[in-house]
Amino acid sequence: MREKETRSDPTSCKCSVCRVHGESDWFTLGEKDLQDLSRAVRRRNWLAGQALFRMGDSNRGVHCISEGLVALRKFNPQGDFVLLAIAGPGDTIGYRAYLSGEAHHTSAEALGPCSACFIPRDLVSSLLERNPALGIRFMRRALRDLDAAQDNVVQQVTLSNRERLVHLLLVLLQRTGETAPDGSRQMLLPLSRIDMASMIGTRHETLSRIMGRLEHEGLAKFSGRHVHVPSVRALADELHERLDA
Amino acid sequence: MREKETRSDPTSCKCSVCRVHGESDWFTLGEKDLQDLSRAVRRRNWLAGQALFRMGDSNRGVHCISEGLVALRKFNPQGDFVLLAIAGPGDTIGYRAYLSGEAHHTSAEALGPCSACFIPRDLVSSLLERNPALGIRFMRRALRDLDAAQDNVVQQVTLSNRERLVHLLLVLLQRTGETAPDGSRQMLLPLSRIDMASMIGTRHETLSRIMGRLEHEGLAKFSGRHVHVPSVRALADELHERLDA
DNA sequence: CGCCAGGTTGATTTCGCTCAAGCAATGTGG
DNA sequence: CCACATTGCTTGAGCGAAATCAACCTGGCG
Repeated sequence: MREKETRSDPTSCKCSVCRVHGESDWFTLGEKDLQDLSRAVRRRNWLAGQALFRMGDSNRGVHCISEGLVALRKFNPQGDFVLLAIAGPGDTIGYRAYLSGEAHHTSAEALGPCSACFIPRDLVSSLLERNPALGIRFMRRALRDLDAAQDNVVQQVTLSNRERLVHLLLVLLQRTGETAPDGSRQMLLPLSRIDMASMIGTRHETLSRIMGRLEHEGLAKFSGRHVHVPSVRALADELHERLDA
Repeated sequence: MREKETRSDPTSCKCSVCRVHGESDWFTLGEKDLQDLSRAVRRRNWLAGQALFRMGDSNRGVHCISEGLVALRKFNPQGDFVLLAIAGPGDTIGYRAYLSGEAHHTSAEALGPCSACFIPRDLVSSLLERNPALGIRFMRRALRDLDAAQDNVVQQVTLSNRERLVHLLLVLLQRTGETAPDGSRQMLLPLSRIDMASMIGTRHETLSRIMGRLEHEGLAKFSGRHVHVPSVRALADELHERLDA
């Protein structure tokens, strides 16, 4: 029956041959631990809008995303939310609540169809015991996230809505954009206008107007979720020196 | 000469009897390590405005603050800055650049006369090797800071300037306020208006006006850096349920 | 004494929020 | 298959909050 699990259970898979293995936090594990991981891990699929976990849930383990994008959101009591980060293939999420032992402070929601492997607390603990390098990976992730969050604060304070939108577009272009033969770049936005607005800290109406203005100025063309940027350079010039990154 | 250092050098001291020892990250160390620490540590004093380290400096160790307050700031290329956090006695700062191995991403500047002990990289490394608990402390500090930074983003996005000022006042009151016999509270602000404005993400002129309004409404009285709050309850009601904390 | 940084106050303008309507795409139940 | 709700997005009008520019005050400090 163990055989059945490792070989034919569709929710199981070999981590060592996972497509995200190379970029994930888990590739530092030894042969033996990887086998343990493969055996205990449960892969699941989510549809757009479904939650991997919610703010306030107690932590029961971490997720390693294999496909699709996941939004990390924080809500306030009124139900307003801010989209704090977008996690993708290879990213481990829920590590923070795992490490701190507290309830989740953010909600993780699939932005589109996606799949991820769930690694239960106990297994993470035993893997961490035997693999200090895994702990280092988590720590570096926390440090990077901290840095990103602080940069975010600085941007909120020092940049205009328009500048923040331009910045967001540049970041997304770098992550998911494709270069056309003529050097222009295009992409399919992984986010609704509402989510984009919540990332840059404005209302979706305002976002819509800014997009209209950018389009009018020829800096970008928006059609539904499709974006075409004739010149990344010109777009980047919009925040001339206003960023450290 | 070693004796001279440990016994009479005014820059040296015994960590085990340090006034912040109980609340610092270092109290988990064993007897032997504490002695090593006491011997290698160098205490220094700074005046208001002087920097313990600056953004871009390479990391040479960490500081454990023994007295006074230190502002952690982030600058953009124009020289605008945001005050991200205020560290006080017992707090270890510079740990992030130490752990990530990168240059400092923030500047640390004394808000008033203060003193702190400098612990060189190499010593931190050897202490960490022998004391996993110290690493855990650093990690928890990173997780707390991450949480604070994300909450900060949420506040920037969902709260008005006035609400953010009220929140800042409440936090400062809790940290440094004194209760009068009649239940009212007062404190001496550790920050200039400019710094406060940069914390809540607005201009100092606007801050001044909001303060004027709060005073006019009887919620608080400002005189220089002195603040008097007749009813913390009334002040807190200003952000009725708008916060999770 | 004059200078200067930090703070307040005023006048003006800009930006972005709110409310509101309209529209396209998608889904749902009869 | 149609009537109808729903959701996501755009657009408009009006308003309010806050940025900007500028003058002025105040308390140190050389």
